[in-house]
Amino acid sequence: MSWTDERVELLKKMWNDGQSASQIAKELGNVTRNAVIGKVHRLGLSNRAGLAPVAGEEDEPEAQAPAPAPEPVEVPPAPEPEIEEPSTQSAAPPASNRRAIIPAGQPLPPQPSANEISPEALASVREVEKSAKRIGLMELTERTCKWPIGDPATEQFWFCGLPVQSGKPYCEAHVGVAFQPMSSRRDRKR
DNA sequence: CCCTGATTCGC
DNA sequence: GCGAATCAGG
Repeated sequence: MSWTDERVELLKKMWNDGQSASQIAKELGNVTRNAVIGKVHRLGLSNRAGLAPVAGEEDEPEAQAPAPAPEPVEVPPAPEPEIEEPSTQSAAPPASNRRAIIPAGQPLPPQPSANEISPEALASVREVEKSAKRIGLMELTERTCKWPIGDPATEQFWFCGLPVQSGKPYCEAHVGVAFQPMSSRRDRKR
């Protein structure tokens, strides 16, 4: 496969869009992420959106800014003080925002943070359960999904065991369903 | 262990 | 120009 115009175009688009090299490679097909990165460099767009020129030094306080950015768009702060809820059943928000560099002038592009319990999510869980590694308690590590499958009281019980995403306890699919937004407050049925 | 991009260098 | 191997980090 060669770098046709279309493929390069898609590459540029996705790269500037903040997609990772591996994702781009997957999308393009027949290329590895290395190929993508290599191409990115050759194209000279290593930098994700023409970010401010790296002054060689890393984040210097720089009291004097001779050539200040025309429009220092401040990223909308998300002052979210850690509010520990004493006794409430609410999933702890991962609060992991993608640190994507956004060209000045644009607010926040794609923010798939919206959690929504969709049938897809549940279906996804079913899928994952089918491909789960079915590891035992002893096999659990920091990087294995700890999502329990089955009934602990029966022999049909194991853990997902698929690779977790980041520092989360579950794999991607399970993280999705683990942090469901609290559905409407359900009255304590008693 | 999973992932990310950056760089090198034989092709 | 290409990209696998490697490096350097999270």
